[in-house]
Amino acid sequence: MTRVLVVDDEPQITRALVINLKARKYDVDAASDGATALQLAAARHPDVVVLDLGLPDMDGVEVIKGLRGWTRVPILVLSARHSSDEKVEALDAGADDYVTKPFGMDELLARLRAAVRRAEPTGGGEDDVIVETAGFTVDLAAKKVHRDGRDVRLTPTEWHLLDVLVRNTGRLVGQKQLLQEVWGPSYGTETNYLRVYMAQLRRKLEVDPSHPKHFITEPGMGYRFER
Amino acid sequence: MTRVLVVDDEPQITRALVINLKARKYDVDAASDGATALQLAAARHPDVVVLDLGLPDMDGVEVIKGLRGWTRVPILVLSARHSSDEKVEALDAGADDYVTKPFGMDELLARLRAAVRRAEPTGGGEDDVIVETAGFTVDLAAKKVHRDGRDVRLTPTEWHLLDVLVRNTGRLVGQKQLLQEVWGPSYGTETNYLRVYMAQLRRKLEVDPSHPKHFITEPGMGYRFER
DNA sequence: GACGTCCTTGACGCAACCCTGATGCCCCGC
DNA sequence: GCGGGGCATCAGGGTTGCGTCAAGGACGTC
Repeated sequence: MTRVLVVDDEPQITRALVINLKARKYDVDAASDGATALQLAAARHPDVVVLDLGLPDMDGVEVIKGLRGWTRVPILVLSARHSSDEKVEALDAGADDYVTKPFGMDELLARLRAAVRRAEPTGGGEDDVIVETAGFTVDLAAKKVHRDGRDVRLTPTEWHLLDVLVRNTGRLVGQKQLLQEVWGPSYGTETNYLRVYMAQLRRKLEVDPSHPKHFITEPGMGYRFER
Repeated sequence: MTRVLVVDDEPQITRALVINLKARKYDVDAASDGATALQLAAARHPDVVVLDLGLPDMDGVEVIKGLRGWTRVPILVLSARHSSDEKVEALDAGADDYVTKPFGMDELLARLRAAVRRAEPTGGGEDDVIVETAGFTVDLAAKKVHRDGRDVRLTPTEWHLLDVLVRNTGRLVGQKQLLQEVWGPSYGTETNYLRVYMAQLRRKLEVDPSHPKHFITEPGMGYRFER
């Protein structure tokens, strides 16, 4: 199900959006200020963000920048301001679309669909979602790990971590990047999380967890997944 | 250079767009009807398409569908029609954005930039900068060094040093600059650090560490990396 | 309300890394 | 020939970072 984060300080607009979105089977979160928006985005990882620029606590453009610091989630800006400069500023800060109030709900939903569609994995279908190693098989799309003819159960956090590492197979992923992608942008120094969860992944996937062949530590820098 | 395909049957609009785009260093193709547009898109593979819906030979939505049959190139629709239905139809056919005439050139360009930015290779892309020498291979992005068919492990400080040197391949890098870039701005005279770490890099990477071919000392000045 | 799962947090031993000082070499100037 | 400065190399010690284990707490389920 597609998850939408709605950010607006006018209750009636939020209400209208939430009702319409839920009726169309979207999974909806709502925030009424920038801080909550950033927090929710980090916690819930929405597939698209609908953002009103006129927020009580911070400039909408700052919210855009805050999001763009760590995610490429589509951002659809909603604003009462028609000026060209406002639009340019928001778009160049990283917004994907800009709709002026008052807006037609049909149009907004169409633009939302367009934004979500764009962000979908490449339609070519040529990328291998399945990664095989000597010891186990990872299917990123199906969220399944197979080992010794059995499915391995992973917790959400373990999945998230594995996902980031596998998508960067062979490359070093910095500890800060890992923390931010898995735990959210406000993390970056809690390397003990990484230690604990890397240990769990190794215990579940490595043949000899204390001598890992696939989940490799680069001391002081980060971790690397090797097939 | 980014290539734009402009499709519009009104010469003055096409002209204005082409001039503005070329002034901003875009590579521009132009078509005045749908058939030419589809043909040019196939031949030139533009990075983004600006498409007027009111074409003489075919419905604009048909052009969108024709493009979407084989490419995900961003399509920015331009139209004189303000009706909500038109917008929804175009967006759902596969357009990425919809701008109504008359439009501000600044806004259009900003939306164009946003569309192009979105289409850029995803973070998980495989665009790695690899530097090769006679004895070893350095992949700066993946933080990998390959030598004699084996991966060489480097410590963070060694990496940092190698990074600065490789980025200045062939150029002399002063001792002070090296110290400040690797150890921080408050350093500048601790040349013994450099000696120790250059020795380690040579030991790990040079065929004959005591007669370096790639990490060259310039006495009294600094060091130089040669491929 | 009891249970289980998952995330967080702290403590401990151990290994890796960074800094430092000592020694010897080479090149250059005196 | 002699002395000195800059460089290469090596080895030791302090510090940091990592792996591991275990306990506490939040959350959802039955």
